[in-house]
Amino acid sequence: MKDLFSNIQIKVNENIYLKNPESSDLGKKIIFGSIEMIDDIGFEAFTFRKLACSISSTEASIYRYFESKHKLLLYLTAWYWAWMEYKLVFSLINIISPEERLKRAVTIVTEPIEEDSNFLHINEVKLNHIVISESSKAYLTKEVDSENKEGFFSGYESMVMRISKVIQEINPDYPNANMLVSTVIEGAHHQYYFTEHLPKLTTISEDRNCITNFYIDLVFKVIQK
Amino acid sequence: MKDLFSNIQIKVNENIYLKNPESSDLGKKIIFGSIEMIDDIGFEAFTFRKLACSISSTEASIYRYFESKHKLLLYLTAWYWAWMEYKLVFSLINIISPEERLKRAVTIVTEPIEEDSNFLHINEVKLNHIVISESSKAYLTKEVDSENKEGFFSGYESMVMRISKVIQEINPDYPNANMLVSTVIEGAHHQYYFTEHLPKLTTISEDRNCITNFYIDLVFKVIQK
DNA sequence: CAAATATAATAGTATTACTATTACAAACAA
DNA sequence: TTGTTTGTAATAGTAATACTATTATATTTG
Repeated sequence: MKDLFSNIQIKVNENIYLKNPESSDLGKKIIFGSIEMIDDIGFEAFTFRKLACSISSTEASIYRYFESKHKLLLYLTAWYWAWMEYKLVFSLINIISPEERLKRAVTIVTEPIEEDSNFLHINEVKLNHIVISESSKAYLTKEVDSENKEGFFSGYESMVMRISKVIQEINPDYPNANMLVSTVIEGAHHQYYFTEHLPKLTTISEDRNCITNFYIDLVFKVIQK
Repeated sequence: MKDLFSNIQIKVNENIYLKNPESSDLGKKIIFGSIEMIDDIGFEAFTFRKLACSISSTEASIYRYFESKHKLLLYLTAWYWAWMEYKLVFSLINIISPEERLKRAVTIVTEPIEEDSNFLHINEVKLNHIVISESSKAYLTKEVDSENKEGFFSGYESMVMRISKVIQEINPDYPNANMLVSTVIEGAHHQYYFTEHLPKLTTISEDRNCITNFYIDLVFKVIQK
């Protein structure tokens, strides 16, 4: 995924932001700086005041782009899932074997992330860290139903549905594809977090791909007829 | 699980609280009231001031029991996992067949919760709701490592390890038991949440036990030799 | 019954998320 | 040029929240 496109843009639901951060230098600095800072000090300690200070701007200027830090988190996760979907689509192009397609799909959502040089103002490795540690706070709220209605989580949903379809290419009778896919995605995120912070809750291995291998094995065993 | 014991107490790590809430009437009212309120308005909107008001006490009095609302959340989840472990132990007693033991273990951590009349000041159904919607906020913080050192998450850990051992009774060579168990526990919680709020991320069914059945099927398929 | 202690209430402070208003600057038209 | 519009950013707040210092009141104990 190196220098494939110089003019591609990841599209995010327009109702998440007040002004598109991709549309100005300040906007890109807000995204870049917030990823650095949230990854560094965590979402609770992160404030617009601190962010403004770190990018040499002001609190009010940031509020021109996002109406709250919650919306900024929604933006980051929405961007992440849109980016993942674009990676998935390209990884499956021209691959005919359904088994190979499923293997690639599971790999995309469970393997360690590498940087994508097409988006210079976004550090995908740190963003992946944030998605693992903070993104569940974006939907574990009392506003989830109304925000879901506005389509703020549709990137995640469409990712799940795409992979479910690949499962159905192999076994059209398997009834719980969606449940299986979201179990795998959330599960992989948890395993990475547990490996670093709560090792007794996972299996520790030297193998860099051990989490991906675990979920590939799991998925193929579970959907077999 | 009805009136089995009138004199049993669930033990929680003493460093989580300043004063044991089980030791006084006010303490029990704090637990009862906080479960009602967090389930009702969510952890973000929940404050000690509102809680004090609802149980006719004061903010400062609650701070005698818990040094922060975060610690109160840790207490609730620690209590929940200690209670789950006691349910697991009783469910497995005298059961010899390893397959039946595993089936029961997975059922305990994935089935819908019913009230336990042994603990009158705790509504286990609402507490389960809180664990599903809020408990990940207890460990997705920058303090996770130091709090883990103090053993605040040991109830969850020991639950995972107990079930892993049951898996090893069936297949001692299966290498990823811990990873599988935490995938199942977290997965089931997510599926219940998705069913209610983000239905496109799961499989909707009329069957009340569909989530439990999915994970029992999954576990047995995955650990087969 | 007095001293010691446990418990609870009052009245704060510091910080945070968020906003109302004003200031500035570039772009364009008359 | 001048005046108007529009995009952008800065100042200076407010309301609410998490948390605390201090005082008051019960309860227990010697």
